[in-house]
Amino acid sequence: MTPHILVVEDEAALVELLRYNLEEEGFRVSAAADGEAALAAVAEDKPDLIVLDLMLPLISGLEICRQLRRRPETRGLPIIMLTARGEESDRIRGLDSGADDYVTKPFSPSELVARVRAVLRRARPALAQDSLGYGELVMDLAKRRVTREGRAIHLSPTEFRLLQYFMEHPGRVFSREQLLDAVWGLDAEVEPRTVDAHIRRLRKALNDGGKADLIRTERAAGYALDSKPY
Amino acid sequence: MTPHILVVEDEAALVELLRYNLEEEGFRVSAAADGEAALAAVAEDKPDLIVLDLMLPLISGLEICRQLRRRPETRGLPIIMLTARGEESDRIRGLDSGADDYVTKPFSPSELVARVRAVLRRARPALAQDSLGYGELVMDLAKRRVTREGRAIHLSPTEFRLLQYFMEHPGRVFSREQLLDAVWGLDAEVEPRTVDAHIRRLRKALNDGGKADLIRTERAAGYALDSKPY
DNA sequence: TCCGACTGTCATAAAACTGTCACGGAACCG
DNA sequence: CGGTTCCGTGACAGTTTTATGACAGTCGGA
Repeated sequence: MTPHILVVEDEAALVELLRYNLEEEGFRVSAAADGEAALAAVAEDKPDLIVLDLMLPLISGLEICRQLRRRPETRGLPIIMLTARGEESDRIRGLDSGADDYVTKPFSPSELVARVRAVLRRARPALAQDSLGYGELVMDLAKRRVTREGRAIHLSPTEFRLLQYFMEHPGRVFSREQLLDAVWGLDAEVEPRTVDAHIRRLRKALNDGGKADLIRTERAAGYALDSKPY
Repeated sequence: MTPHILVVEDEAALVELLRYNLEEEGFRVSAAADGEAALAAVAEDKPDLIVLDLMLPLISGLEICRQLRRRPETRGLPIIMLTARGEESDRIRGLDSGADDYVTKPFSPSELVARVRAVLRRARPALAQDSLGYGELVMDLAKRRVTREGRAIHLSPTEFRLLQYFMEHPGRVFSREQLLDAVWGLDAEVEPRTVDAHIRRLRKALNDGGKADLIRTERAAGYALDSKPY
């Protein structure tokens, strides 16, 4: 899953600069022009990291930072603060209020990207290294590749998303309907039984070579990524 | 068993719109116009999901949400919050207070219906208790798995529900009829003695390997999850 | 346009699970 | 002690659910 970055900045030109550079680096980018919009955006689609300008209309960056830190579900959300040169005291307060890093304007795009990566790596290793693991299974999100015991496994797009969802919730049982919601989307009009077919293809791909089955079927309940059936 | 949706909304026109669309989709719909009526309705006939307007007379949606979350019997009740656009901070507070999803007015009926479906399907181990324990027995609802002394035990769907019921009321004795009502459902047409068969299978699965029996038979009364007397 | 990869559906086979029964043994009663 | 009542078992057939193989339609490149 590509990391999602929210840029909170009122200067449109800067937003576009950041968007361009971050997207170039494989991040998904959304933007908000002021504090209210930022909080709304966070509630709507929680990003993996926020780039936050200190000087903002309506609500200051500091205040947003504090509000995000207060709420349990956003407490761990990494924040990189943008400060103007000379706002040293502000900078300190920024770190004080819970930002993970700060960048002083003017900055080079590559510097920001590097810091974004660094902070992400620190905060969300799974996202930064773009990989998920379950036992001998490794999924590299960036390269979109899956290996088992080091051996590459080819998966179709749907199989990949399905496995990714399982790997994000290892061991948990999901009904066909839940999987349809999560993997196919809320508005998909597909027979629940179709999930069976993809489970079968996924199993076949994963277990190729007579390896142990990694997917547990729970009768009348659904499927789970699970090494030992019983 | 058609799911029962409670719509809490003071605007009559909107209530009718929702009622029409939800009933069209096969849901049973009841409505309450304010917070007090909502809480009364929940107490009277617990719905499977609540669509809750944030702005309500008397008691706000937020407050209702909190109150429902406080009570054990309604803690796991799914709630979809309706917020007006621009009530962004309220929206955030809504999620904060424990809503499962929110929809911003104006919304399309089909969007709401899709979200209702999705939320209903989504397991909610985060709020509902997701694991039960009795001695060395552990039941993980999300993973749908039972272990005894760490060793996984495979149970059929009925055995699982039966054990779950016992684990929710440890030590208590239930008659066959009570178990049929609770585990098979009120409208099940099954011989009471059938319970015996499942008790036997459950015992066999749990005690596999010569472990002590965890189910006590109370002659002429029923069964209980309990270590043997003496 | 042709081809290969990928999807969604079916029909059918294969498992897993259920509900009942009959029988035998255990518990309880006087 | 009998006589009853109640529970534990093993077997079994019917049902439900899942696995499988096949197939046609789509889509996006070569």
